[in-house]
Amino acid sequence: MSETRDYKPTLNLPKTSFPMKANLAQAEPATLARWQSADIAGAIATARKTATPFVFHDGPPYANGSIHVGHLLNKVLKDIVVRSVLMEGRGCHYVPGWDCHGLPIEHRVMTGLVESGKAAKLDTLSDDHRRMAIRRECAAYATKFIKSQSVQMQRLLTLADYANPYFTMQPQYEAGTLEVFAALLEQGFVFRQLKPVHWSIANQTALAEAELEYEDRVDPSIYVDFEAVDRAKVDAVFGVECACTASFMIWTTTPWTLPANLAIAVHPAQQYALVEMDGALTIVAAEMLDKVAKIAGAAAVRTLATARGSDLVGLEYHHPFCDRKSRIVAADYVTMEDGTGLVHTAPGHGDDDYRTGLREGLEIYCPVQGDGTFDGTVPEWLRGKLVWDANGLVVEYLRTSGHLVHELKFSHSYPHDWRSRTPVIFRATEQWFIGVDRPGNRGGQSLRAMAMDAVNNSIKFVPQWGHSRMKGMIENRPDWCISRQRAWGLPIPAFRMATDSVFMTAASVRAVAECVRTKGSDAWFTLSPAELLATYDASSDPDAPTDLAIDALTKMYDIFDVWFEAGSSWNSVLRQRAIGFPADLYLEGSDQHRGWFQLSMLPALGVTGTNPFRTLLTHGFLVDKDGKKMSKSAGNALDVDVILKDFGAEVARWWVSGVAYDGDIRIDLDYFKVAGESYRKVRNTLRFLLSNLYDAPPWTQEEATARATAATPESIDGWLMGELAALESEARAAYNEYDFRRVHLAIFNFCNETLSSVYCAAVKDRLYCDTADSPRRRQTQAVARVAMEVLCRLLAPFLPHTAEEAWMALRGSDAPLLFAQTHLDLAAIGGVTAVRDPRWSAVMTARSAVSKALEGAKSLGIDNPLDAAVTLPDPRGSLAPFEKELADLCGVSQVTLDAKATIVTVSDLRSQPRCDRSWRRDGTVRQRSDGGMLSDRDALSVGV
RNA sequence: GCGCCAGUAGCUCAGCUGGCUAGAGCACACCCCUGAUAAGGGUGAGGUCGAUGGUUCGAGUCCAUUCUGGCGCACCA
Repeated sequence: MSETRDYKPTLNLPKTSFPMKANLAQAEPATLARWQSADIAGAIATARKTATPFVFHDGPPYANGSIHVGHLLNKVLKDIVVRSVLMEGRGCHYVPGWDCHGLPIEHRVMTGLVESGKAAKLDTLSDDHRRMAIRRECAAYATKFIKSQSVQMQRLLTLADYANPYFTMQPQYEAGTLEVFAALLEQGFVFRQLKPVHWSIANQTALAEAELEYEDRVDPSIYVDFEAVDRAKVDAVFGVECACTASFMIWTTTPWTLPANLAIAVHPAQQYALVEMDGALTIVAAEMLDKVAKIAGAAAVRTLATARGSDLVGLEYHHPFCDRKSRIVAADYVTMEDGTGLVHTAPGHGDDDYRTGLREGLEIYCPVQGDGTFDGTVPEWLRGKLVWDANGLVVEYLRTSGHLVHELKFSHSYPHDWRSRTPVIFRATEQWFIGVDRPGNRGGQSLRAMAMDAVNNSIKFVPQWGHSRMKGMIENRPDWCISRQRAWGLPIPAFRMATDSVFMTAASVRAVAECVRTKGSDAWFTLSPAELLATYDASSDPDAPTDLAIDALTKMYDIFDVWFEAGSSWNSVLRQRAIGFPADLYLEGSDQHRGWFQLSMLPALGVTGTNPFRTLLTHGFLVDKDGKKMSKSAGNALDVDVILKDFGAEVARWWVSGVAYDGDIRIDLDYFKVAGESYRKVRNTLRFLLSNLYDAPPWTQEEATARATAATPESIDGWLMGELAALESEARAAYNEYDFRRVHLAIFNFCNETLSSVYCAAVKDRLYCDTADSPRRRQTQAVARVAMEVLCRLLAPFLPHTAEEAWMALRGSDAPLLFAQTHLDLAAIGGVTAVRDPRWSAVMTARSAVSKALEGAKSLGIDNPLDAAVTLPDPRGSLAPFEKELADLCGVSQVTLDAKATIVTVSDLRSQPRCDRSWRRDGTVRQRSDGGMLSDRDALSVGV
């Protein structure tokens, strides 16, 4: 045995500065800092200044707390859109936004004020001053979280105009919102109407759900008979003849609401019984009869007849103590759990009742005033009485008049004002609404009709099922109540006149908007009506009331529902900042069908007649690995900081890019491990390509592309160029359809299979062993270079940091900005190799057959494929054109084709000499002048 | 309770208008390589397609019912 010479120094072994280990947690912040100091966002904007803009609009997250994994998903998806659009050569001015007003912040601020004892001091201030004090705290709170969330979102490597974000509390934004409102007013969509709200008597204010605390409370629970008006009609319904008139028995735990009773609701599908109970004739649900009889302690109960609830509808009854007749109505919310199956309905005192009242055309009657006392419309013995005292009075009255069937004490949980800890009541108050069924003044169409038309005809939904979901919601939605009785928000600029009527016209709102544009909505609390209306001219306002006296006006204090503000962003951001309208895309979680999507549609359609977005993309919600929803209380919530620290933003982004975002998305730290491994696979593949380019000539991109596309179709390089072109068009098509998962899989598959498993393995020998500047090696380097050019661009939307890191390793530190590049478009560049050659499928099939055969040959002792030669059957000659490349492709030393063979045969080459340099036994190996055993090719390379 | 959606190998997902022994990647097992090396390659095992019933010559694929989970709405006088 001659000792083998060490030829390693003569090889062109790979070299690169692109490290195998990404070290993302440290490297990403550095990249981010570089982007910020170099103003990458500005540079990209400049590069795309004249390009066709893609109008993409950010839905504002709420400025509260730390970002969670839901934000991560949402913001990364959006960023993938932004960057993929840029890579297509379009411009995209993406402005991040925040929703600032509203109860969650005010609630937290108030809690803080109560705890610190400052709240009591506030109560001593005048209304305007007190509200301003609260608003200042709230604004500071919102500002703080906007800042921290902005930092967190940028840490996700997202690209947006973070220097000029929008907040719903910015004066210009507020003015834009008011202008939307003015236009809706002008179109006739806005009106004022009674609606029941939770009302705190102690604080004389409406409360939101979040301001309620539920505590146990004991109330009288009473069963009351309401006597039917027409005995004959009742008899007819039940098919009997009675000697006296029956009564409808209802149950309630709020006797004080009985004066406002305007209907009794029954379930249309339930059976109701006409019964004789201790001599009295009464009607209750058949199913509830035994229970009611038992509670009432009735001795003799006899059912005379039964009828369906729907048959009772329309029957009338006398109110037991108010002078009026009302009727039986149907409602499917009537249940058979408590009570009598007949539900006392007071549209002014309950939400269900209110809906029923609206549907039945009943008055929204509320005889209770803000201080909890009855007004003059009730019987004299109740007038001026507090509702809590009225409970006992009503019970006593009914007992005396013989309408009370039974009374007991009932303990239940009841809402209380969280601040005063006093029980609240449900009371109808005047609220502002946007009507969805009112015809607009411009085209006579209602908002609902316009929205349905947009949903059915002009919006593209991704995924498709968004269409039916949105449609269902538009069909069913009630009028939009846009007023709230809070301090932290944009005031609805209405005034009360001396006559007590309300003054607010499109022109007056615009005047206030002008004021707000410069001074902010605080102006409403700091200025007088005359100052607010400084630019208002009643004489040119066709809607101005004739008796208008500006000096006599007083400000009203309702604020807008925050959804109205967010729903005006298409105006306050897209139009005011001249970004473009309508937007090409809105992208949010599927909960926003009810929220931002719909509440942007309605104002925009009402004001402009145009839907604010062309395409609607929705993603599902994150759930844990068992499919359960995430919540802090369940302890299954993932911390974004932990993900960033353990895996880095790039791995998180890579995970997002591969997720099936329609429907629920399971998330778990383990999934990031998986994503991390696949990220590393992609990274290493890039690294291999880069490492073999260290000595490539300094081709321009065009030179490299020209050279790469010149590869012969029958070469491995030619094959790869076809695959590369196919990848590029497939990925771009999928990006354009927002099918990021398809892009992700295509790229991964290309790196893992096409490159790592096939191409890199096949081409290694020539890269390492051929003479450095041999045409064959340079050809491969050109292809590797183009593959890098393509991959960096395709990966940039998913992995901006890694793609740029690779890009700079490829192009050097003076490389042009990756994010200002556009795709190569190999298919358009043309050349025979820029398209997939179908003849290659036979080659690839043969290649896997060889793999299997080699596996079998291991039992013969042929462990190393380079110790083997294979004979491939080629009856049709389909492999012949590729003969030169087959050995490299299969990783063996020799391949011969045999037209007559039927199976792959492996022969043992271990008795033949092995090249000391390339380790191949290609039949040309012999001792050379330097004493080494070398093949012809290697001898040439070494120069011996 | 109502509307929308999902339920296919351990995991993430393909399976279009119903049609050969249900596919991929990861993980796993075994093996190779040691000149991509805290890398790379090969082979293989693994599924009663949530359940039940139906339509059909034939269903993961259509229909009905049901279970589980998610989002939104409603939630009781």
